[in-house]
Amino acid sequence: MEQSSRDKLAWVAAKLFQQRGFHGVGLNEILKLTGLPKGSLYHHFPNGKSDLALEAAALAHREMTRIIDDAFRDARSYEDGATTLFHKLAKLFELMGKHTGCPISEILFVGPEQEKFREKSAEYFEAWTSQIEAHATRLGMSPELARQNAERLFVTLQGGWTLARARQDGDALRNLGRLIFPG
Amino acid sequence: MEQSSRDKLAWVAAKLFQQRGFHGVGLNEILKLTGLPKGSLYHHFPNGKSDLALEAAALAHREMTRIIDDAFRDARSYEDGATTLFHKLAKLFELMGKHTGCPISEILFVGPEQEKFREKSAEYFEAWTSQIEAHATRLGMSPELARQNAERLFVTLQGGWTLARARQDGDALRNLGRLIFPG
DNA sequence: ACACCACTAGACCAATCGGTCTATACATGT
DNA sequence: ACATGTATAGACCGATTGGTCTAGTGGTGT
Repeated sequence: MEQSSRDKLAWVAAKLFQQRGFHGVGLNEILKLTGLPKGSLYHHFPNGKSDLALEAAALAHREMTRIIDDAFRDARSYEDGATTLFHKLAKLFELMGKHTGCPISEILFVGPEQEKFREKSAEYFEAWTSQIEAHATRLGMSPELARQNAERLFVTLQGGWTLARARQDGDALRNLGRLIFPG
Repeated sequence: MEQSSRDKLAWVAAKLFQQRGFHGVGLNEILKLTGLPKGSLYHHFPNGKSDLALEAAALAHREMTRIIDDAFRDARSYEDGATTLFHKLAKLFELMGKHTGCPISEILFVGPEQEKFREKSAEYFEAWTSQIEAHATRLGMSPELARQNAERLFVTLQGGWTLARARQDGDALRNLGRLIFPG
């Protein structure tokens, strides 16, 4: 079964937004890459670019959620899961061409005007953190330590991603384990 | 003494870029805020928006360098200096309206096309890291530990900044000390 | 056959984009 | 007084922006 026009638009938009941000991508470019006319876009996303961006962010969020679960599902320890996650994201980063930032930040940080966007970003980030927290407790960590480690993992991930992007080197993400788990 | 037109342009541009990114700010908006005509902009920055962005980034870089030095200069320990830095940046973040991201990322991550921008970002990030590293060794830390801690501080800072922006809460930056220095 | 609906198709729009251009103001040196 | 160079001033340009609108297409139910 072929991917629906709606999905195609959201995927292409997500990829482009991650490279140049919300303001850096024009609708025409998205349409050219998908091969769809403008009418289709405004049929599936009546509010235009904003709707499309929100859907692209939701898409990226779901994918990230899946990746986190994949990394921790078969982990024998929290440290093991976190390291796997770093490697998975490094791989993804390289696969995307080493020019992408955190999907959520790039799509949803558009400025002080769009509060709804910013709220969504906070919601997604919190979801990731508590998801990691849940895995940590499941793996035997105490509740307070789990929360703290989850937040630490999140900020490390964000910062590492930025560093990887600047350096054009996925190893900045891969080596985060050594940074966060000394010894 | 009044600020020169060139500096005024760069400062206003830096502030706006940090909120909405390079692509999210038009020249007209910068000109309106500075009160200068377009002729002045292209007189001081012959290559237009790119020149302006590079100067804005250089400005932000110098300021960050100064803040890091201020935080560590009178620190009695590395941990003390890092904590002070977190607090200073939290203050700055709140002063700027809680909507700004890392100046370098926001200004210089414009997409795969502008390699020069990306290279500059890597250069600035490396400068910050080795600056922190130098402070760490000065405060008695071993060379390997100094490098590792400097990188850890950098990624934590980046991630914390992103989190603070999403949450609209400078405390995400202020509390990074507790996250990175457990116990 | 016909109506209905989801979707495609793209012409068209005002507004804004970054950038170029010419004209002018003003200070300084001679 | 005059020339020179720096900087201001803003009209103007083609291209592109996000968005609207009308027309048509194709499948489904009756």
